[in-house]
Amino acid sequence: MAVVDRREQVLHAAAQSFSLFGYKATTMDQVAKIANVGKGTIYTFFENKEELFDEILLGAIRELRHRAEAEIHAERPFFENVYHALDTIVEFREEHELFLKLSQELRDIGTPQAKAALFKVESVVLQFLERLIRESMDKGAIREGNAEVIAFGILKLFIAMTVEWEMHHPPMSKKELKEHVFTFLTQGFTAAP
Amino acid sequence: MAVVDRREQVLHAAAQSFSLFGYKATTMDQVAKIANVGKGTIYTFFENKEELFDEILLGAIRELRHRAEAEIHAERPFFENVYHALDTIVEFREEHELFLKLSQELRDIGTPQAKAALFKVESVVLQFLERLIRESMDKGAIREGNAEVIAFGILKLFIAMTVEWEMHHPPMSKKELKEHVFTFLTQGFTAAP
DNA sequence: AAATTGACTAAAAATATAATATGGTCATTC
DNA sequence: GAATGACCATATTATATTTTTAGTCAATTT
Repeated sequence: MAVVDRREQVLHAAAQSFSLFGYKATTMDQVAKIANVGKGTIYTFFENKEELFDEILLGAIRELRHRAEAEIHAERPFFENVYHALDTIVEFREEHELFLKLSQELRDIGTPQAKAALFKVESVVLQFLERLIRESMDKGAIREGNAEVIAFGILKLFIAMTVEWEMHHPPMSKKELKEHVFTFLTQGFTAAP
Repeated sequence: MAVVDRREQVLHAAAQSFSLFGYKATTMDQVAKIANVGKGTIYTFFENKEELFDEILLGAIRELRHRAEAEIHAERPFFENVYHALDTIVEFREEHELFLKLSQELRDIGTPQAKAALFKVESVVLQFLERLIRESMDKGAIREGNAEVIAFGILKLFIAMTVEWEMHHPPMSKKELKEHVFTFLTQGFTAAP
């Protein structure tokens, strides 16, 4: 390792810049400047801008998965695990500047890289949910079924109840949200009385 | 009524043009030309382009509601009514050129009028669902609950399972779709086995 | 000699400018 | 008095010009 780890410097500067300005508005010159490094140096570690971005995104995704994983406790009922994991994921996505900036960038100017990145995040969340569902089925904690479809449905329902609902309604309290999600997951929308 | 009903001519031409080209790409000159009418004539019946468009949209919404209403039979179970109504709505939206063009216009260039129009359509569908749910609750056919939230959840779930699912997966057969929706509505995603 | 650099380039993006198209009006026509 | 289309101010689009940017590589530093 050199006196100063230039690779680490670049990664740190890139993380800052992508989070602050998004993909498009982050320039390689800027990253080099923040990292106190010649621009050419970046290219000794990373093929191009996209690869550098991928590295940063992967780190953020790793943390997201880590936080979600931390909400899973084998002894807790399936619903509690799902609810707290999803709550953590949505909250993390709403707090992490990188995800915020990318959502905004996709909305405002539709950068393909932002779209691809957010899709990758969704895929990871779906994989996470699907695994949790499969394991719970194996344990006999929940009814058998198509885990992929169920994961997809649960995620979309949760996003609908949080992000989408708040676009045209006053937001629900956490308590209300949890009750609704609980009912929908365990009894369906409209089980007979 | 005049020898030729110019208002009707204008409406017909506008319906054609908005369906074929969307909101933005429809010009008043063009509508006048198709309607075989001077441009000024349009303005004797409609304040401006937006009002003319509203008239056309309202007609399409009226037909959508009519078709959905036709799927409701008092003697049929709640789920069957909901499923067939939603299926009809999604299918109509996918077939009616006006809705197709507006979705495309919103996606491609984000015309505010297209966004507002599609939001109006969603609101009408939500109102329809909410009424159906309330009536079913009153009849005791389904469990009591917040009808607005339930309507919102059901619609979002149905859209997720049809339109959104097909964006990155092979589409489900109607039979699969119906089974999944049925299970999700009446038993939830993950009722205990 | 291996790592680092920043001036350099081709291509892309932003900006400025000119040309065209459009919604809406209203004096004239039918 | 209903209908019209030339007309106008504004918005949109097309084009030319400038600026910015990702990526390279010969020169420099370690």
